[in-house]
Amino acid sequence: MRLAELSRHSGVSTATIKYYLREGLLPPGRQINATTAEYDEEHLGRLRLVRAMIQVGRVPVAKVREVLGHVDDDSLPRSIRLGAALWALPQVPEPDEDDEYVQVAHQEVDKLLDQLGWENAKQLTTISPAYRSLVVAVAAFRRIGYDFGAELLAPYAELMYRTAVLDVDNMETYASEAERIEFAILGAILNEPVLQALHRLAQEEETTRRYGFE
Amino acid sequence: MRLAELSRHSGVSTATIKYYLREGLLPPGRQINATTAEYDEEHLGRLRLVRAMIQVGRVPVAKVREVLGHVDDDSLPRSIRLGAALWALPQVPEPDEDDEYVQVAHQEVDKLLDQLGWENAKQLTTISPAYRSLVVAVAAFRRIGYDFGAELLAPYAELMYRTAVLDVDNMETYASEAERIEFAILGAILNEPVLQALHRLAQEEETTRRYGFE
DNA sequence: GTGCTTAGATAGTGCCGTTATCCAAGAAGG
DNA sequence: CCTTCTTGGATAACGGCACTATCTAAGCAC
Repeated sequence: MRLAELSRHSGVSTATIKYYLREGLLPPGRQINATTAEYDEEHLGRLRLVRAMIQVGRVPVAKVREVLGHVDDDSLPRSIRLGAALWALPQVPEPDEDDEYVQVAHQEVDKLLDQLGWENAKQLTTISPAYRSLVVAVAAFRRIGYDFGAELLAPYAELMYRTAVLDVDNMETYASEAERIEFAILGAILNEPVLQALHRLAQEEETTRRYGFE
Repeated sequence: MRLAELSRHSGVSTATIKYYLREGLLPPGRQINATTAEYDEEHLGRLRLVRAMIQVGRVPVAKVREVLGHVDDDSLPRSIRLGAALWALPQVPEPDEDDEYVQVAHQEVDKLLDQLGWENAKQLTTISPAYRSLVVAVAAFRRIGYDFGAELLAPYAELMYRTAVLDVDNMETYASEAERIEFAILGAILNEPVLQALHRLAQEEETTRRYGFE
């Protein structure tokens, strides 16, 4: 498969593929001679992964390169390779620890984790982007006058935990060992739009059930 | 409250506040004379809302303006204002109806709605952005070789429905009408980052429970 | 009255994903 | 053989967007 064909199969312009090659997001093709290179299915798969991260996951190019570095590093333990990818997903700006709302949000989130018994997540609070995002979002709610404390969060967290169990189950059944890392990344990235859309659909269903179409 | 004070109270720079005023995201202050304008608590609240939408919700400035336009349009009935604001939110690329993956995705999503008995949502399939988002997302999965059909979607949809019930319950506890509109907007915009963060935290918890930290 | 603030207007910045242009070397087809 | 296309490589430009900076004339506060 040549560059032009790779472009046609993936729907990505040759200019952009060249850009990704330059940026190290795609490994170079097998060089046949000075003006020809051969690409294969693996390149196509990697290209789709890159696109999913950039377009759907909104992961910056530099971060994608970093993540792929971990993914390809066979010396790292599996959970680290996976975690590296998940943690690269878009982040909210660092919480301002001096802000009083942020401090209260920290307390509420910590209380939530205690209530739920999420012992592992508790150990990750200093480094996990997900934890920080949650704090920022809860603080934003408080700042505009709504209390989204541990009691209100708990039922949501319970539902999200069940969702995560489904995720991991799916990962275990639907991917061969070799594919798991890439599948997990794609799953994490593509799953969220699905969940979001289902959530909004469910909101429409429930509000019309309660209030009708008006 | 003058511009500088508004800036101090909100933590937003005067230059940025001026930018928001220019863009129509904030109503102008009460003009005292040619060089002085007075801002009040309402401006502060609106500014916080705008910031939350932009920073936490990642809503583009132009979209924020549109949403606020609906919220402030007193000539519209409440339900319309709410719906208009909510539906203005997602910017989903139109699914390409000629694409074979999109066609299969349509079938799967319709099958899902039938299985779940979401009769109201079924009636909205032609206009609902959420429905279109779901189709696009499911098609994306199929395109990379993973089947995310109605059977796999169903348990997720069930969980999201319960989430939506929580949403609407929460909204109903805020009795005042003015609060409800704002809360609903916030629910739509800020709830999702909270859910997303909880989801990711739950994934971290569950994967470490199953596989440990190594 | 000196220095700071204001609204308003306009221009510039920085980031970042992408696209465009040019080149010399080679391949493909008739 | 000759023409046309493609390649990798290098460099520059583009476009969107959320700000940020600069300037001005007018007014306020000490």
